[in-house]
Amino acid sequence: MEWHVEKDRVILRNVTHFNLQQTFECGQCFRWRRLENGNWLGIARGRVVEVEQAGRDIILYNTDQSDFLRIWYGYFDLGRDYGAVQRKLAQNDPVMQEAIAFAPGLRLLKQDFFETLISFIISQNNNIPRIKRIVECLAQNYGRPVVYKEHILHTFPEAEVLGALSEESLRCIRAGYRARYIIRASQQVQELDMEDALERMDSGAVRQVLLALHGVGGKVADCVGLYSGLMPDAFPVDRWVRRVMETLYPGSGTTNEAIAAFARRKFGQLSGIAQQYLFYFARENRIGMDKQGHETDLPTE
DNA sequence: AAACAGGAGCCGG
DNA sequence: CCGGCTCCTGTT
Repeated sequence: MEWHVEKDRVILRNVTHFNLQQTFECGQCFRWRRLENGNWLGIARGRVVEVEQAGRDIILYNTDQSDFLRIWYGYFDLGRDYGAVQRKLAQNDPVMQEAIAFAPGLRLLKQDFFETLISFIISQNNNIPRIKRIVECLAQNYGRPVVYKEHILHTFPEAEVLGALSEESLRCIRAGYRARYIIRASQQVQELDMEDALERMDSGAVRQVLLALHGVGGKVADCVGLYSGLMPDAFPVDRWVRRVMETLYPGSGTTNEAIAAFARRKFGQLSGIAQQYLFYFARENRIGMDKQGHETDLPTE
């Protein structure tokens, strides 16, 4: 991949292993939206970007060289050789071969820590359309508006803002019992001033810190760590991943912990990316479900 | 139509 | 280890 800067935009040429739809719709993020012209609009670290996929090129509008290097290069994981990743994962593994073939352009985003934390606290025992609605509602009510063309986007709120809210005032976002978790976790984040510290910890230490937050259990900790780039080897096990593992990797285990351990032995440092290929493949193809949407495997919880 | 099940689970007892 | 939890959607 080469890239060059034009006025107000950055153009990536000869991009491989990068499909915008697969990347934005695989379940790792909740706020990217598709425009009528087919491009995607998103906001991270206070900056709005419009992204176009045009053949083998990817064009980032509303950015410059400085922001590209400071934000988007890392956000889109452009330094990683996904061809090499895929070859390694697919070697002697027909399941991964099929999962990768289903979404070969999926990339793991490095998202803002606090937004990822709150988003995945909201995600528990919830479904994706509703998660998106609640996250967007939080941003519109408590974030800062940023205008781009005819659009008004909102930054994700600061921990200080969410931590100061009452459960009553959060009632309008209809997050249910998760409202309490949002407030308490926000307060803990600002008290601990943890973000810089987390950057210097290894994966296991990050997980321990995350697990101490209200509303964060093992599954949410793994998601937050993985999608904010702090725990690249995490393997979050949810209902979908458990079903796909039980169905396609018989013997991987029955508890979530056993399945995660099996995966980390098998995929090593690439566990996080492997999980994302498997999750998206399983959900889109309803692996382990019958036509009525019921589990075909025996429940293990 | 009203009831029910299930959703990228976690907390408190 | 277990019941309960907010709210919403799809199904019966």
